[in-house]
Amino acid sequence: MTTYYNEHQKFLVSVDVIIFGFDEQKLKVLIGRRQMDPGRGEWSLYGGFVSADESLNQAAAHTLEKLTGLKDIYMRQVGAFGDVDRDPGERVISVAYYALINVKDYDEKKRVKHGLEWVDINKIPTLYSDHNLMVGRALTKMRQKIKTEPISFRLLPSLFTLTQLQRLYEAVIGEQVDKRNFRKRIKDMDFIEKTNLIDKKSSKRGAALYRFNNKVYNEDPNFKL
Amino acid sequence: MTTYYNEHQKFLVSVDVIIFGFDEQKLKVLIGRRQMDPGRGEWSLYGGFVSADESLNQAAAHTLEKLTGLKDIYMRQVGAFGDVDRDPGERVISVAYYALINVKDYDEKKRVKHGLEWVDINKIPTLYSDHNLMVGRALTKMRQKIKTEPISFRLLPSLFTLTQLQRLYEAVIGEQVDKRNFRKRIKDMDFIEKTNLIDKKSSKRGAALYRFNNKVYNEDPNFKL
DNA sequence: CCAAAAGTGTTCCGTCTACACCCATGG
DNA sequence: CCATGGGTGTAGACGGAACACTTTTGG
Repeated sequence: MTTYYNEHQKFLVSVDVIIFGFDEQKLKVLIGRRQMDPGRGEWSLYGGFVSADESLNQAAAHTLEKLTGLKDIYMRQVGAFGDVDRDPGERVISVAYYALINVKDYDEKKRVKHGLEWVDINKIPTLYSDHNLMVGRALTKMRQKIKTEPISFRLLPSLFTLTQLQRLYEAVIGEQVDKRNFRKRIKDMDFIEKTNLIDKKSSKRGAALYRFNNKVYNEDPNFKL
Repeated sequence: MTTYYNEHQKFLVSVDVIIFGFDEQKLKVLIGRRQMDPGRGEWSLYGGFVSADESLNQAAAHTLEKLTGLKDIYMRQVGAFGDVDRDPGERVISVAYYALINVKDYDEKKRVKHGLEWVDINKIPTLYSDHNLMVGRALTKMRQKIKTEPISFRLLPSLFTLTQLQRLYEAVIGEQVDKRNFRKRIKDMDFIEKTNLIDKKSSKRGAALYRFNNKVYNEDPNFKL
């Protein structure tokens, strides 16, 4: 292969993933103690270096898979972070991605093995490098998306109650919403289907379980919360 | 300096800038014929490699300044583009930025010297590498921003008529809006100030010139179009 | 029988939209 | 005197927000 751009500087490039999960009425992020120098022991996002044979998206997907064992995780780029001194070790340009997973799909053994914790989005400690900034940007992006695209379902089990959906939405946007108005909006979306199944765990009376029907959604992709 | 991350691959990193301008009722982008191999002669965005002593933002700002001679250009990151084969020459990871300038501030000599042309956003030819994708993403981002933040003024002279402002807005969102409704919304924003000056170029009667007052805006930053 | 969550409609108010005519002036 | 763009108000439709009570059942 010919090299055209010889004279220019090359950089380490990493991806850092902000993994969101929803649990016990709270929106959480997976973070862990950094296991290498520099910054060993500090709270940090999970990340990895990009290798020559993978695109940035692939690198992020691989990182997510390595961490969770899950494939086809919903994932979006947050942006590139490139301050000269952002990494105390050496110059590294990092591309952040956020991902949404259902906490129950995530094997606890894997979580512990990687030394990760689910931390409430409102109680995030100081993180390594510029990771707090990354989390903030990711949240902003996700908040926008969740109002116009059906990504909530990525954070919930495939069967869920309307109360669960509402609690999730409230946790993401950070404010409470009116139950009747919320359910009215849901009723207008045909791709959120009521099943015959009843969830008896959450209440004595039991709550109807709903399902997101992606096929119906694709016929008329209109989502608005 | 200690090196911590020895074993990993390094990459060329570039920035590519999507420079928007508004002229003759049209939203335009600055593109030029690529002046190096590979892809010499193809239409392309302007870009440059990132060097060791500058952040990504600085690299983008430098690229913009080199090109236009202007400082303090409004500029936002679009995102990182990192497909393995995106550049036909060698692997390059590129971070795209969009920028807004007032066409009249831009020295024509500089434009010609760099071989650049203002091209209507609706008539963009096939560009080098993934640059069409970058432009599309930049437009989407800019369209969102222009509805909630006072960035329109970056594309206009410091004194402008309401018709100019409306034409700009229409060009960006790609549809026509009602004159009276538009002006009603503008009236509600105190930071868009009417001056005593009259523009006589655009019509026989003359049109009042307005100005964006940033100080007033900062006291109550509410913008909604 | 009672605590706890599920489920359900209506009214009001503010916002958005549609719409048409007169004004001032240069040529 | 007329062509051209500048400037202005109102009424009706629509969508979002506020709001309270009944149902079911496990313990």
